[in-house]
Amino acid sequence: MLKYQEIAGKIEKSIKNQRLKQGDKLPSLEELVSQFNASKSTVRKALEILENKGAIYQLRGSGIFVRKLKRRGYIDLGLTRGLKGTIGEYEMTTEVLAVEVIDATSEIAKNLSIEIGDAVYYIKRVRFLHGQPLCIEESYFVKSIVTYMNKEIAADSIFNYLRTALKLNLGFSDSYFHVGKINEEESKFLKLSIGEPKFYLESIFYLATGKAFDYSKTTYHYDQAQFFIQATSE
Amino acid sequence: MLKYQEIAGKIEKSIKNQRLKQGDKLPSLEELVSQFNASKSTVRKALEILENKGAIYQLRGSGIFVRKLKRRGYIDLGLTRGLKGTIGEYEMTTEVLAVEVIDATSEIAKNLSIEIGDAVYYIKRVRFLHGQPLCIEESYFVKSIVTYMNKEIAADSIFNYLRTALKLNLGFSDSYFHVGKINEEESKFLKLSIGEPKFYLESIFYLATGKAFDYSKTTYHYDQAQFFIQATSE
DNA sequence: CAGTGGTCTAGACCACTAT
DNA sequence: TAGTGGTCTAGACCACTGG
Repeated sequence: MLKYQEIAGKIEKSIKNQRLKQGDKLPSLEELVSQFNASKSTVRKALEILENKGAIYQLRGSGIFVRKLKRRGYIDLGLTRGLKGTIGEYEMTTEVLAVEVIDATSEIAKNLSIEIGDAVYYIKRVRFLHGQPLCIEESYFVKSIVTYMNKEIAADSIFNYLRTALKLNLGFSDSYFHVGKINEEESKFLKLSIGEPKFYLESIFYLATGKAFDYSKTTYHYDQAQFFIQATSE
Repeated sequence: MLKYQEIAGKIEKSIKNQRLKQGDKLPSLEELVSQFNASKSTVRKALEILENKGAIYQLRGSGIFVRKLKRRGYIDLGLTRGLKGTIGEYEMTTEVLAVEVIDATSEIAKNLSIEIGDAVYYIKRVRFLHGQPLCIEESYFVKSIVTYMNKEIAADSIFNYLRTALKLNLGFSDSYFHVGKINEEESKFLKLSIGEPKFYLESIFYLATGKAFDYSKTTYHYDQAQFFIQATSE
């Protein structure tokens, strides 16, 4: 574990433990430096991470303050993670409709920067929140990177499997989304009428090496899903 | 201008000028250090900014590479800016429907962390892209912070005015969004039928000091607007 | 003006990638 | 094993906030 990660984690935990609220003040940089026995730069690196995560903000001449989200129950789109990683595991269930190896179509190949015909895992799932259909998702994983996959894994957290079992280093992601109308197939799975609203999200996930490995298309139930992003200047 | 900002800007410009593509390699850290006459840490700070912006990615032992978005015409939600700042000015026009000072309701007060009855500027606008209605927006600005406002300013870029004329330092923002159905009032402005899909976004913008100054509610035309986010791990 | 965060440097040493 | 990015330190000096 890196020192600055450890420090960031400890600060975050202390915010939780002390139940600090929006605007509450943390110890000064200098104090943190001596408290964690680290150099100023290292502590600042930790604070920068927390700042980018939206957990704190720093104000020159004044101090370091807690930044808290005001609302709950929103899906964080500012993360490079699977759904389970962002929503919390407890109330979510998954129905796996398909796990197959297929040849990449031109659409898949383009988004994953591979060749048409290259092998990809095709996974189709419906996900439920508190038993209500939340979304239907089709994912394509580059088989040369994600070498093995099965229904059990797909029913659980795929991203967790990639990180721990396959030891892949996730890097970054591009997410594109817009609003549309439910088509016939989606209407069945989400229990909606054709033409009702949908939230349509396409994401491309990359390894730390810059290689794309997952292209996912997800249609959300318009009434079940809400999202948030915490942005920071610059 | 800070040194690391200048360096970040120059690197970004050189990516554009040389028309570098996804995966193209930049000079090594060491080269950049000598090229810009800066210390390693300063150059790394610049590179970190570009990494968080989604412009590059760095790979230990290998090099620094260009990360490019694959698609165009999407609105970036990962920014703390007004619409004009993210979408480019050229094709956007604005119709101002209202600029008034009102008393904060409980909803407004809660989101802006002010008292009920405090004075806020209420601004209502419809925005057009290529002459087509893109969205209808209602904004509430804390009057004690945004001390002056008028129709001309509202017709242009409010955020630009805040930065340059009022010299406010923008800090961060929280954005919440979901999908819904158009109501009667929205249907008129967006030229849609009641019940058609809408993308509904609420944003709260904060100064660098942590004080909320703008609460905005925006309803987007489902067919005109698409969005993206570039996320980074860690 | 005291206190606090922000910038920048120079350098030691570590960890990963590619060949 | 050479090359390249990542971590961490110690310290000088700058810039802003608030009493």
